[in-house]
Amino acid sequence: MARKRFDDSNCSVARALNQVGDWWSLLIVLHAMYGTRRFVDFQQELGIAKNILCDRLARLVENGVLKKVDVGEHGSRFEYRLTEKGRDLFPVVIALRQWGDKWNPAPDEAPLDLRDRATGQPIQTVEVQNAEGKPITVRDVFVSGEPTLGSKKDPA
Amino acid sequence: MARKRFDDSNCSVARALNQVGDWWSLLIVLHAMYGTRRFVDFQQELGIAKNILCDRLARLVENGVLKKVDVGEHGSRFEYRLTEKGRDLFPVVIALRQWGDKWNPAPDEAPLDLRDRATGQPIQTVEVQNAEGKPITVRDVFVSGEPTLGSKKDPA
DNA sequence: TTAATCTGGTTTTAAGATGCAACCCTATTC
DNA sequence: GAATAGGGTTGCATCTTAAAACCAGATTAA
Repeated sequence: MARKRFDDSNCSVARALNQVGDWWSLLIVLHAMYGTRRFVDFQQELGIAKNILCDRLARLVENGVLKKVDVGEHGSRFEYRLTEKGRDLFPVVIALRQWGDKWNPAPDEAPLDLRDRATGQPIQTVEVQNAEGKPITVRDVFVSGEPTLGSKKDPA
Repeated sequence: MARKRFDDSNCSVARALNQVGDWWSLLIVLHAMYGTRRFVDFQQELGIAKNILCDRLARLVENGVLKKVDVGEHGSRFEYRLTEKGRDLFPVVIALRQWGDKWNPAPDEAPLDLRDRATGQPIQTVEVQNAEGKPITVRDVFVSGEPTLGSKKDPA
């Protein structure tokens, strides 16, 4: 049988994964954030098959994560650019990168040193904060109106 | 051919996606954060096929995201609990949830109201911050030693 | 104590997804 | 006018997935 879809799931995480939760989509978004815009560049940087890239780009455009811009001075040259919705995936990508850097570091390579252009300083680790700006974990969170997260007995 | 794997990619995002980047793994982690621990509970909550769940749980255990704990008073009852590595995916999951809530809201359902246990207040939106704690976007970030992110010409 | 049930898991089967290579069409370059 | 680059589509072999059947060890029910 086919892969399941979650368009209509009542879980927003499932719906999000439906749009960017496959192997390639998030990597395409990542490279788009790096400035990649052209079909061939995505193809070469990612080492992805052309038909798959075609399909993923089309799906990302369809979902409003990318927009296809005709930059053909004469009609057949395109760029794929992030929309605001796509750019809004920034915290997701950064959080994932930091998690990867922390838990699966490259054996002989330093992690990317991302810095803020205004200050020249490295960016902070992405964290979940409470209303006062204090970092919190899974165990500190509950769903309003439901039992505490992760605490059927005792978290994890 | 099979799906590509990125174990050895020099990109930590790719390596991260290799571990939790398929359709089910992050949902399993999410439900684990909700407190789910047992095979049958995962299966019922997610509506996932048993063989796939088996495979995903095994892979998550193998990758150190979950640990399999034998709680069988007599030997054949297990729980799958988040490790610290797994719990550390919290910002990723929350960022993804917030993105989904913002851009793909459920038509007739309010998004989950997650709150901090200490203050009772809703948690903040996950964002990327610079060293001073100010929120920044893709366009504000550059890779130390490389051209500015997203600015081969002008971002997105 | 024997039967029914729960749990966690493997096997089988088919429908889908993926990767690769080959081919196409429209510019542009030489 | 031929070669090349960009952006796709098509076919095919291979791998993954979903669903359901099947299994074996514990536990509970009768």
